[in-house]
Amino acid sequence: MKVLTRAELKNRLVDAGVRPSVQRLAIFEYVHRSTAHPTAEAVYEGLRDELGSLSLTTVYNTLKLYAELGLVAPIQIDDSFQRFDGNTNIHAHFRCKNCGEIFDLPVKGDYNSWFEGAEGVQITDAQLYLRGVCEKCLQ
Amino acid sequence: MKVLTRAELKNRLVDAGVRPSVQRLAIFEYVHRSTAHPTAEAVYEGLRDELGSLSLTTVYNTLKLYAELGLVAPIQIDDSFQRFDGNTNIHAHFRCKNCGEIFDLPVKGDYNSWFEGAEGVQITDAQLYLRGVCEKCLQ
DNA sequence: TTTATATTTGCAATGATTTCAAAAATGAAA
DNA sequence: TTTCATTTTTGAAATCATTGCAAATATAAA
Repeated sequence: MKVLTRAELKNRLVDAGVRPSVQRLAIFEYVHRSTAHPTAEAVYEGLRDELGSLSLTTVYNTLKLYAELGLVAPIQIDDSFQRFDGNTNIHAHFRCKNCGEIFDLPVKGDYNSWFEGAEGVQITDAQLYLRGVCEKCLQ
Repeated sequence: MKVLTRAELKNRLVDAGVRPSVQRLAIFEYVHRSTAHPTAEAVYEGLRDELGSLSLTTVYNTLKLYAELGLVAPIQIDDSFQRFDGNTNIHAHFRCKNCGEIFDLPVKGDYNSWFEGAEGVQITDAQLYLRGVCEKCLQ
């Protein structure tokens, strides 16, 4: 997973037609740097000191904007709140029931072949959420 | 997909240690008969006339109970509310962006092999949500 | 029937997210 | 730079799916 510089992240925003304000760039960067699949609240908490002033509404609005533009992936793996992922490539999320950690799992092949009756459909995006016990906890 | 009789559904509840009250059996049956992956609200609307008296709270409580016991599968494919599926076998949900319909897609193989780094983990359940364009709408 | 327990009910509370209108920041034009 | 228009941010209030709770009802056991 290539780590993008701040300048590259900024370019992504500009290319998507988003004016890169201080808040927007910080939020975009935070989601990209974090491996914890943060919630809007977590992004807010993580940035409020650094930015001096930040509104939770701005975080919500901005993440929603990014999700609509495909710049971040909203993921639903907790039932009561949404998380966000800077990695928009197709991958699965695996949560260990024992330790609670969330792992990213890259997918191997073409997933049209995984399902019966999916040969003729055009799959554009997917949310794959798996639960179980991780390797470490199995021992 | 085998269609279960009311008696068979009742037995499933009893086997799971759930006393099959009128409301509980009706809710269980409704979720099983429906192909629309109904919300709690939809179950409530669909049953209130038939049952004479029914509380939305009862529907929520009962569906939550069933989800914990693995009798129904809660699915999150809309961001603001939960849907429920009587089919607890592993399968994917595919939503067509064009017509909005939700299709069930049975999975073919063992999905430990779909992901990198998933060989050593124990996957117990999964939620697979795909978006795209269905065969009909592609033409 | 009486008594204890389980279930249902309606209303209030919760909490994540959105709406909204005002304030602040930014960019363009002169 | 100054003015003006547009975009962005902000905080407080509103929304709405879901849950908590305590009273009412139904069911099972004795």
